[in-house]
Amino acid sequence: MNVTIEGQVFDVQSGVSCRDALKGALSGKKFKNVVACRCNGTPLDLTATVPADTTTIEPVFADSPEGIELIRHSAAHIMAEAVQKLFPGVKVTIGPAIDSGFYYDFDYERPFSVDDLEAIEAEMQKIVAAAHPFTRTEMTKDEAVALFEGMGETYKVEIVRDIPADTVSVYRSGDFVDLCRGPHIPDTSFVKAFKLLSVAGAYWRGDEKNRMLSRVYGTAFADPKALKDHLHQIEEAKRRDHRKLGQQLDLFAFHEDVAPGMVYWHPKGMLLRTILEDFLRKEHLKRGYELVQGPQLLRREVWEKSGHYDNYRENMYFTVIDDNAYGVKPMNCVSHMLIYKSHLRSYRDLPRRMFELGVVHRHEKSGVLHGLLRVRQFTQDDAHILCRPDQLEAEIIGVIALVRDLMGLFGFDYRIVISTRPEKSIGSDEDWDRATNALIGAVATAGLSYTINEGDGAFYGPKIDIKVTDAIGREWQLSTIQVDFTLPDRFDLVYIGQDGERHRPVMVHRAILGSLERFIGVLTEHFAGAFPTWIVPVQARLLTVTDAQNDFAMGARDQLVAAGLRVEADTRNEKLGYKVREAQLEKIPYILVVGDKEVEAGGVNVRLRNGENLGLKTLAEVAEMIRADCQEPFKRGGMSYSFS
RNA sequence: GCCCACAUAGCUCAGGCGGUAGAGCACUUCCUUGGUAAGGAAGAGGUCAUGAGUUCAAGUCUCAUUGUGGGCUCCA
Repeated sequence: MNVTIEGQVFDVQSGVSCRDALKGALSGKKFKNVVACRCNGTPLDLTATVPADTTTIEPVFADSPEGIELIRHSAAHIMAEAVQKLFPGVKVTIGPAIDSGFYYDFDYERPFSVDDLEAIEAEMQKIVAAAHPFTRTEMTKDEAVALFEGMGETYKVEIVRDIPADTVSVYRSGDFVDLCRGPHIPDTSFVKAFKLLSVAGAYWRGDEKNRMLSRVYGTAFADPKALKDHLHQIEEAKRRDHRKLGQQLDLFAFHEDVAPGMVYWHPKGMLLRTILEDFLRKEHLKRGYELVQGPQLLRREVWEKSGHYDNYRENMYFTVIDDNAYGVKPMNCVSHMLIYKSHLRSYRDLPRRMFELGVVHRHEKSGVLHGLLRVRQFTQDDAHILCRPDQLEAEIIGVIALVRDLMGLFGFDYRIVISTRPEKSIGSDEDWDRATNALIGAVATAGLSYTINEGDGAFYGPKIDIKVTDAIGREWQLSTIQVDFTLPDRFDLVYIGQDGERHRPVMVHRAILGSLERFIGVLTEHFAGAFPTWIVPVQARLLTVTDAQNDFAMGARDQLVAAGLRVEADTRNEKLGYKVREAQLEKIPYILVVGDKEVEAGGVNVRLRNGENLGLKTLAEVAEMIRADCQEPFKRGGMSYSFS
């Protein structure tokens, strides 16, 4: 038969293995790099016979994304074999390849610890060196059940029973046998670079009602250099850790014994946060939002009415005041409803866009708290838009424009995910269709691409999630835009239409940065602590060479502060090198050195935080430079920055 | 919440087999006035997370509590 391989047509005899078919078609060097293949798109082992109707065979190379996944999955098998050898009686469960590596979950008499990793790794090295081939066997489910029951692998038996197909495949490599869809790499020696990274507990099937298993994480690559790069990337992420930087830069702290999961903002961090908040308020006012604020504590009855008491009680804090039960707000929407209801609204009044930097409390489980990224008290840049149905799409377009401008301002790339109606949901099909189409239409109008996440919407309406990518390629979800059909109903919100009748407004919940705490955490990691000049707490610091320049430096500082800049003077009795080092470590954008020469010339010597030296500048020039630097990011969006 | 690891000075960390606590940085004082990433000296600073237990004796061993870190399906 004629088969296309890498764009060329070859005559492949029937009954020939994929390995032999490819060997004849590829150069020796290329062939050595092949770990599996796809025949007419179906992934197969190299040992498989080329299927009769095959028209194309695509080699899967070790360094392709698919190849790396196979290597990782195979590494998981190798790890399981090593663990079985070292810890007799261990039961294996599942071990997939994941984005950054692989893991395998084990059930053993004791949990594994990081101290076990070294021994497991050494055992794996032996298996890799032995180059055991992976061999595939197909069998019926009953045969597989008997096989795994015979081995005492009860978890595997459970998995086999759950598989809908009639037959399953089993892979052997060395002494290890595992249920596996495949394909696999030809033999264990193809795992050329791997490392075990950590251990963790993990529930069987991710359900906390099930038994806790012992998970071992590792990663593997096609070659040692790629592994080294990956480990370097892990180090880089550590270097950018906002918890570490937050302490080094003295932005914020936690007092675990006083308020776990709640932030203490130190002066520098609070300054940064305040600049961000002020900017957000102004920007929202420019875009037709109104600033509002509701109370922290609301009577329990209102949470019952909103549905939070039924659906969200676990995450709420309650207290009793004068025999009345109160709930601390976990969301701002209820108050915004009440503000809407304070007047009878006309169709002419709509849309109303209510913006609140709302402080909310949510009782997150203790184990999920994580620096600023997961806290129990946080501030949302929250808004609720109440509009007529015919205004919905235009409103969403406005929100997306704001997302685009804000993400552009910080230099984040992002992608858009639209989630549609889930099985368990309320509202008419008509409402859902209209709202979902409005979301899709708005994203299309904005000229942005999106993906659809079928059935992942909230029970009360469809939503748009925006996932941003930071400077080192990690993805974060910040913004969310959700249409809500329930709350306007529950609170009986109305407006009087042109026809004189009462109508139900549509509600949109939206948060762009999400939580300010979380956003500042992400920003810190994104910029590795070197914040853009417009938002950095200290924009410039004057350093005196000796105390003879102290008066000049303090005068210069006052002048720059009066010009609206955030400037400090370091007049301590320390050597210049020492002061430079400190300012540099604090990632202050402009370091202004003042010695006798500068005093004489009436200026300062400018050093940037990247170490570059700009030489002597007048104070007016410095002020202009800093202002221009502040404006720079705003040129990308339709926004401006003011120094008031 | 659950599993593992961890909790010692403001910060980063040492403290063999149980015998009354140590460094660097930061801080205070003094000397030093030094031109772009750490000048020198002295001093002060700790109920070893909290509470029990074992022991003649606990930072060290055991248990509990609180908190922190890594995780808790990316479905063979």
